[in-house]
Formats: sequence, structure tokens, C-alpha cells
Amino acid sequence: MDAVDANAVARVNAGLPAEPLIKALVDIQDATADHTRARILLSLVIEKLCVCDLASICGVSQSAVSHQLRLLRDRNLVTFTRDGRRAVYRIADDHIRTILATALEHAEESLPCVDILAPPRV
Amino acid sequence: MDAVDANAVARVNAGLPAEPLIKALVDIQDATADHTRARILLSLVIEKLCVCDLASICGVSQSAVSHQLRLLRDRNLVTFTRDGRRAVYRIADDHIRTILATALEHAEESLPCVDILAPPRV
DNA sequence: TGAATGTATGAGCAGATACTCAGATATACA
DNA sequence: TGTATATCTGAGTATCTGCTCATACATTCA
Repeated sequence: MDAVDANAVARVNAGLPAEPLIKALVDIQDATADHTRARILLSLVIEKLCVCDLASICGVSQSAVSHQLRLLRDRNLVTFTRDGRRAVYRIADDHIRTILATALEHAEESLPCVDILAPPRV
Repeated sequence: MDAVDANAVARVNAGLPAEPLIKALVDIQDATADHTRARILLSLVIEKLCVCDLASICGVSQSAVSHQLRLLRDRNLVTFTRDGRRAVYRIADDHIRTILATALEHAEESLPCVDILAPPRV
């Protein structure tokens, strides 16, 4: 039950990215792998927003958004500046834009398009 | 505490992808947002592999790999064919290749390169 | 057919996680 | 200074998730 094809295993192990790189990849993917965080990031791609506007858009409490923004801040995916009593959040750089765009493009193709086309006239 | 800038909220809501699309995006991202699944997919990008080879490469039990493969199968990210008593898994299509490549590229840039360069001679 | 090999699957559990609630903090303004 | 507004944060909780274990299923070969 151990490896059946030792050569294949050796080739793949040699070809895989280094461990910290895989970890970084998982972290980046994980940032967009939650519904609230995905909505936050997709929204901030469109324009900069304060916390309560994000809460309204995401349909969750301000506290929930704030917790998720903290996570996104810690991973350097968003930045914020204070504007009076508000905190205005922005996408940190173009990395996530690209990743979101790529994922979105493939999500579109993987989706059944039943609802998009009008049913044929009888 | 409700929305502060109603116009911004309206603009963003109009600009966001439809709900099922966001869900599909989250699902795709989630597939690569786990360490074992990421290793499985990265390995299968290199070459087709059977379950026990994947277990060896990922450093987890055959059962754990099989459970994750089931998830990846359900999301149409991998396919398999039987070869005798083995099940040989492959990447289903180029979608995930692209997504992995994109994420990996940005993971590289987000990673501190401390360990890559040799320390200066004294 | 029976034994060995490779894979799949259900149950159960420990850890992770995403939310709410309550309260703290920060800023603006009367 | 006191009040209102906007945000942050810790604690608690329900749910999710990824693993192991045991076992069932499938295929090969003697």
C-alpha cells in the first residue's frame, strides 16, 4: 500500500514547489475561499469602502466584517486609512485582483448557464 | 451604523457578480485552500497518479487522500480511470492549472526571500 | 475460489472557523 | 466635557472540516 510507482513519486516530489511556497499558496487561496471574504474583496476591487458599507453589502453584522477585515489585513490583502471616524478599506495591491479575476473567469465557465439564456419560444 | 454611503453601496451591488457566480468562485478557491488538496492538485498537474502514490507524496493516509479526492471529483476538478486495481487520477481540465499557476505566481511574490539568498560572507 | 492488493466509505472525534454579543476604543461635534 | 457615530476586539458558541479507524468493495492472480 506504500507507493506503487516510486519513480513517479520521486519525479513529483522533485517537481513540487517548496513547502513554504505551498503554504503561501494555500493562504492566498484561503483568503478568497469564504463567502463573506470573497464579497468583501470583490467589492473593494470595485471601489474603496468603509466597514459599515461592507457590512451592508455582505449582509452580515459590522462585527463579522471587522473580524474578516482583520484577517485580510494580517495577510496584506487590504489596507485602510482613517477618514474621520470611518475606516476606508482598499485592495492592497494587484495580486488579489488577478487571482479573483482568474478564479471568476473559471467559475463562469464551470457554471451551468441554464438561467442565462431565455427558453426557446414555442 | 447602517450604510453610510448609500450611493457607493448601490454601485457596488450593481457591479458585483451574481450570487451563484460568487458561490462557484468560493468553491473553486476552497478546493485549493487546503494543504492536502493543494498538494494533490499540484502533483496531478505534474503527472497522473494513483491514490497510494498521492498518499505518499502528501504524507497522509490513503484514506485521507481518498476522502479529499472524492471532494475534488465532486467538484469536477479531477477525473480517474481504473488501471487494474489502481485508480489513476488526473486533472480534469485546464481551469485548475491556470488557477494554481496564478496563485503560485503571486505566492512567490508575497513570500519573503530570506532563505533563498546565501548569507553574506564575513 | 481464496488470498492479496488497492481503493472507497461511514462513523466518530479533535481542532478550526465564522458568527453574535457585549463592551472597549477612537473620532467628531455640540 | 458629554454624546453620538464608527470601528475594534475578546469571549462564547454552533458549525464545519479533515483526520483516523474500521470495514466494505473491487480487481488480480495463484
